[in-house]
Amino acid sequence: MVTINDIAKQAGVSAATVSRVINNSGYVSAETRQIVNRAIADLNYVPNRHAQNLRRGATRNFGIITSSLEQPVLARIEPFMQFANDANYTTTLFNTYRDPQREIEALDRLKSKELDGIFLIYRTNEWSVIEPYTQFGPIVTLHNIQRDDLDIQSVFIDHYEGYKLILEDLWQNGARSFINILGSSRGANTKRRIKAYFDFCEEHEIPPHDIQPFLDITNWERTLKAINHLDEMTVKPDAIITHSDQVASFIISQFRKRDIKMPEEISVVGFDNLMISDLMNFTSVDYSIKEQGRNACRLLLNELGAGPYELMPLRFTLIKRGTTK
Amino acid sequence: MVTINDIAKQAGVSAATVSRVINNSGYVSAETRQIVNRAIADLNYVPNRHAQNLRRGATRNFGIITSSLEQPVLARIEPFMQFANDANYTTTLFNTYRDPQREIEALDRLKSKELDGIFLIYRTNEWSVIEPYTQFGPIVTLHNIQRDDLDIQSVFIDHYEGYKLILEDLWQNGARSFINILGSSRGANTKRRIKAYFDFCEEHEIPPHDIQPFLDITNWERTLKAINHLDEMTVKPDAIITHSDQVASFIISQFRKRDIKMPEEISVVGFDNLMISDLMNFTSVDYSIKEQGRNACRLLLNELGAGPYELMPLRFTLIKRGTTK
DNA sequence: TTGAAAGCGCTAACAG
DNA sequence: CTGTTAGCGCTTTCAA
Repeated sequence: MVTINDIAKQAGVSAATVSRVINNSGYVSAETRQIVNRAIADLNYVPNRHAQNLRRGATRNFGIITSSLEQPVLARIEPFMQFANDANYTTTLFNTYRDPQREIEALDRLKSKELDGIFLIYRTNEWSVIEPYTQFGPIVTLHNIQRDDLDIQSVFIDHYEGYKLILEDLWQNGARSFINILGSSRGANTKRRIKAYFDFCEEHEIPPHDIQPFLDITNWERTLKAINHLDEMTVKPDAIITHSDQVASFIISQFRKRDIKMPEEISVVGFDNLMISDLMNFTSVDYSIKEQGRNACRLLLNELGAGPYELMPLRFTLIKRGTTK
Repeated sequence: MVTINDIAKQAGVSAATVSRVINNSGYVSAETRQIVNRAIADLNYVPNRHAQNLRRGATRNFGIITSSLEQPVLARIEPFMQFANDANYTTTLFNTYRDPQREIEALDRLKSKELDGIFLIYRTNEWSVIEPYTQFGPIVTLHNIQRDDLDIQSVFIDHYEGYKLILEDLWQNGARSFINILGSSRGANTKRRIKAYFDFCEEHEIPPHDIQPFLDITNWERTLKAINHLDEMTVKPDAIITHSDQVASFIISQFRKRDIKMPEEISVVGFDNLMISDLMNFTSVDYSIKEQGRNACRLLLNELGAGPYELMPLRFTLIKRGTTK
């Protein structure tokens, strides 16, 4: 392996000088610089990153922790990575598969200096477990951080407004009965969506439907169950509002196979405005999901003093397509 | 920061002993081990990974190099990561955005010992640039490596057979004229698909169509152009065969918006059998794309002497859905 | 079974 | 402008 000393010897200078050339730091005469650079090129030298990291105590490497790599997750990872890359940071991905131990191991890398910061997309451990890690580096999350004693920043966006947007538009176009397909009952987003729905019902003086059978619809199996519930209903709703494009795409795909006409027989709305909503031509809500990924990176960078990067505001926009009137 | 010396002091032993405990190497009395472990727990110690890496000269970290993060790429990354994870390797993602310099920087990390191996999904540089890096660690690619002087392994799968599968099935079901939507004209897959098509035409004594207008259909813009070409054709083909589910999904989405009936008016076939083909209900070819990702990881692991892991064979299967007869 | 000591490759005072 | 030197935190002989 070619080391800095080999270069020093070859160039007839000290290792310190070579280091200065590599890092563009301190004074080096143009002449010496040239000689050193030639030696580096001749010997095809690349500095050992571990030695650098050990010395510097930093890595220029971010970790992304998630419990799955599904579309909505990837929709944030991609822009995050690009932004990080532009700021000269690499990105290491940790998929915990909901295993708390794996999450701990990833968090430990913040402590062991292997990561300079973490974008915690979906957590598995309790906040009390995660929180202590903030002393070793910044952590940014997608979750709603209610407790302000936590030193964790968030790019959480309150879905209340976006959900209202959908409901009002459906109402305007004649829908009077609704079914909400909801995500994790523990999640803040779900709570806010339920609130939006209940508020909406109160305003328009309609009775809300039973939430229970349509709660925790987080995978395909459960989506199927929710569809079964729908089938068993004697009076069909005018519209189905889902919590994600993933769930919406699945429902719509089922409906199309059964030749259920949308929006004539029923309206269906997604959430996230991912590519799939365009391809499958269904209505969805956009909230700059990519900008959210970038904001996460901006926050991390700011915490590390690399900024200041200004956060971009996330706005809700209803993107109307073929599954609503 | 808590170091190994802090633990040593706390436990009343030497750093060497602590190291032995951490790494389960050499002889340590049960008693000493216990004392050390308690100290580690008390002080909440995690070894500095850079120091370890510097000493060991290895990282247990793989790099994935790609030029984009689109679906077919992710379909391989996910299983690769999972397999790597199970073998106790992490994964750092490098998206080059087709910038050769970025690719070099990622490759350099093999040299700088930051990566133990690389899964090169899409390359941007010439092989002559990439090849020298193999001396620093194993590289596995998706590309077809024709030159056997290259020390690069590949999980390339020849699409010839899969393409034939499609053509024959379409023929069986009455299709007599075809349009092939092809990918990068430089890629081996494209060449093999063209060959399959030409061979097929010869066998069935039909004239092949002009390939040119349907070559290099690698993004949405070009897909649109290809569709325009189709529109201008006076005699429509019976079937369209695409090189990917991405392109197929786009074409099908356009056709559906225009109310073109599939398969009655025209058949459309994708390739890769990604989720989208199921959701949008179109015929596609499966070749265990996930297993391909895993195989890439197996090859890497084998090269590093961590195996032997047996490679899983990839088989073509035509998955018939609603866009073909 | 344990400790002392050297050194992985690099950077940053400090001195000149 | 350049070199000397110390040491980042860890592992691994070697010796005891």
